[in-house]
Amino acid sequence: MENSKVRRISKKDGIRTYSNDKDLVDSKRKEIINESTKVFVKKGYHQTNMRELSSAIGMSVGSIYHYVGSKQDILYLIINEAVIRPDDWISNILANLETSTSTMVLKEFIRSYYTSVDQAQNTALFTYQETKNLDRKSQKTIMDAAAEDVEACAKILRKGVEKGEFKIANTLLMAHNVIVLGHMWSVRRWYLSRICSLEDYIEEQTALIINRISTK
Amino acid sequence: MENSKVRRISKKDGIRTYSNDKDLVDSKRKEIINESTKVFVKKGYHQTNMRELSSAIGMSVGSIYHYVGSKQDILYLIINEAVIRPDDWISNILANLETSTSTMVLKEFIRSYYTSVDQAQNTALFTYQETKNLDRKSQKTIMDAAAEDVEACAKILRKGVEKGEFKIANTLLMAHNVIVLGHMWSVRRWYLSRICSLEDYIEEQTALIINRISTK
Amino acid sequence: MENSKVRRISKKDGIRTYSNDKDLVDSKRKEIINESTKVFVKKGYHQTNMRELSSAIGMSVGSIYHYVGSKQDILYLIINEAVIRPDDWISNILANLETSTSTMVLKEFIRSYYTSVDQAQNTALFTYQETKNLDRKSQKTIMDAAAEDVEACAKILRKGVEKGEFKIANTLLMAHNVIVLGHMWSVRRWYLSRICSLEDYIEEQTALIINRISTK
Amino acid sequence: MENSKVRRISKKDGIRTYSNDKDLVDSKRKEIINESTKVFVKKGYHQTNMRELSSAIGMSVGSIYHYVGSKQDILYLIINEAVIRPDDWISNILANLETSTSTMVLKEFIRSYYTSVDQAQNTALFTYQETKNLDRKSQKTIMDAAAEDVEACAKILRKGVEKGEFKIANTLLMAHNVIVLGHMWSVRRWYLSRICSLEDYIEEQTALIINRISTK
DNA sequence: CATGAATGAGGTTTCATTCAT
DNA sequence: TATGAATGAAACCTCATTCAT
Repeated sequence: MENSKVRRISKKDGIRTYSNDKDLVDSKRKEIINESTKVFVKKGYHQTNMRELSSAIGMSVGSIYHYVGSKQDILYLIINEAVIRPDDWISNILANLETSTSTMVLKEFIRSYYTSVDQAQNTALFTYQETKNLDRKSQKTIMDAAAEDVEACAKILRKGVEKGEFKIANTLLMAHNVIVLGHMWSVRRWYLSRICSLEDYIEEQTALIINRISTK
Repeated sequence: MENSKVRRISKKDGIRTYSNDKDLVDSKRKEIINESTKVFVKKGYHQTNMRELSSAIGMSVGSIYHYVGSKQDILYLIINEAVIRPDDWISNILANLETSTSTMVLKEFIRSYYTSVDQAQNTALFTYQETKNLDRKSQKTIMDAAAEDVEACAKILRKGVEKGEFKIANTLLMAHNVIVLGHMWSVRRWYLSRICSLEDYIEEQTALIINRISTK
Repeated sequence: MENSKVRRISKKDGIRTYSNDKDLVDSKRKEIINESTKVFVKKGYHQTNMRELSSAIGMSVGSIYHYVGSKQDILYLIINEAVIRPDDWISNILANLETSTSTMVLKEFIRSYYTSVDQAQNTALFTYQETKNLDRKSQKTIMDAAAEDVEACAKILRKGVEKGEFKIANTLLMAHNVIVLGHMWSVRRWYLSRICSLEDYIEEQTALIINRISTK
Repeated sequence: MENSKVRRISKKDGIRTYSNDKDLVDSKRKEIINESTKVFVKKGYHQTNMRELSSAIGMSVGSIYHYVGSKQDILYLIINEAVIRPDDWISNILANLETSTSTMVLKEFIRSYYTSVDQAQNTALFTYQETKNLDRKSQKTIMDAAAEDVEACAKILRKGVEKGEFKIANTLLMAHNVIVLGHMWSVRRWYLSRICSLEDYIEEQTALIINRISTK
């Protein structure tokens, strides 16, 4: 049932395209993802049809399908972008582990993570909501990527424990806490933004965590 | 819309029914909701069509529509049940506020809430995922009900502050923390159940919160 | 595909019934037809479902099907009743043809026919609208019955021509005129009742016809 | 209802379309209406489903819905076309009122009207049968349009009365007669075409009316 | 005989995707 | 490369009819 036409498989992410021009595909996809994110986040994936998407993007339906294999592919690209950190993000933070205290690194991690959640404009909530609309394989990819955040945080915590700065009964659980409380800023933004600023939020949650694990 | 036909509005929840026999409607709806919850949670709301639902419930499509006005109504009933606490739940817990320490009451609240999340078999996650598929009015109803949990917790926290047992910079934020960390057990069950038991989870999260707010 | 169950064919009109008690069937059918007529005329045949019909009649859906073979049968019974004149109606009028002037008989015919249209509460319009929902055979039956009215009128006209009272280019056409102008009272009642009374209407239309055909 | 999607309202008739190309919409609609009229008139509105319609039109079901908002819209377009006269039709006829005798104008009106009924191939009957399947608002629109024909005729009659050419007890009633006898050609075509030609029909009915109202 | 809950085929409508232009 | 009209499968929902009680 595979399409025997001109379609090619772009190696990078396994998403089908008509075009072979890598740069063109990338730039067009950026347009598609940017606008689709807004519409999908606002209306929901299933509530948005290709026609709406097309007019929001300012690109014909046919054109969209030149740069993307399916509607689901767009969803995948959006969620993937929301979940993937820059390649150097974690290593940069972990790099400090040797020179700085774990407490400082953790604080930096939280600030950095929560700020990125804030800037990603509700895609954290969106990811919770729409990942299920992906096929199994993509779901796995996304969940693995998301798990990396927990693992990164866990690394920091473990180092702190090693160095005696932290005392933690269940390190992984605590890492999940850090991450989930970050997502909470996106998921409950409607309520939380009435209660406190992002700055307050970061400070409070940092204190919550540090207070629990610090040996000082 | 034009023709109103013979459908009636059952006062309790505003969901249309063909039958007028309250008890029958209630019992059939229970069947519908029970089985639908399983299927929806597993496959997702949009990924499940009425035929699948019908065979999962063991009831013909037509029969389902005798007890429920639309597919969306089923979703509403499921989410509503997941979000609504028993009428006396909060008042029972708050009742202890006069006779017991706030710390004890909070511990009891957390245990009770997290346990119910655990027993609700992933409907907490489901609620995050599918509430957007309800109409505006129903979304509001659900969000209001969900907000009550936060408010209940906040009451406990405030009392503790009053009594000098707690010191909290932002009471509402802390209440959100308590609730969200409860949902986390449902949302991340796949990971967390590998890390710790519900019992451990409750203890750890209780300690996280208490440790931060206790004046002792 | 014929039903091999207990169902019988009631000889009178070929409509299936569960019951064999002729009198019971007749009296129940009268109830059914009376109430159904009101609902169908008001809402239309397709816009009315069996549930509505059942509650309007005050008889359970199951019971209705004991006395009538299908929803379409009800429609047939209604239209048939609207179209069929009493067995003696025509013969009574025609009987006068020997003793009275054709003009008098025609006047009597018009008065009688138009009055019955008026009393039949819009079933003339209803017949125009819903006969198409009957099966071919029933449609034929109804149209034949309706044609009898024209034929009856034509008889009167022909007699008048014979006797030299009338001079008519096309007798059948004139008979159609008489009948259709009768139906017009039902079809356009909404407008006409604002313009004149039934009495006025009968007089005007009688004058229209007589004036054209009278040799005097 | 909830989500408005991308559908637009074409100003002309308030019927929803997916396409914005006015000319395309118009030409496609013409196809749709032409073929649908034939099928609907033959089988009836409710007896025809969209699949049958689609194959009769020679257009996929999906395509039909690009140019029309619903099945009912098609019905509306058909009936509307059957009921609406060209903008200049009435004024052209009435224009002669000053220069010509009312008798001549009335004759011209009848000929013109009856001929158009004849050419409209049974849509007059169809209108009687299916208008009830429209929503209330559309029904009103249609009935108002239909009333204009009566009014146009009444204008002619009134002028004739003014000028002393006609003597009429109830002008509006007589106008209704003219119109309804026109429809009769469509409604009873099956019988009438066996009795006389359209030409004969027009002459006979014209004589019927004129004979009654002329003062000569 | 009376009931009304149950059935499932069939209705209308939507929408992701294709492909001729 | 860009377009958007065309497609038709599949969705939700209704309703005439049956049959166990």
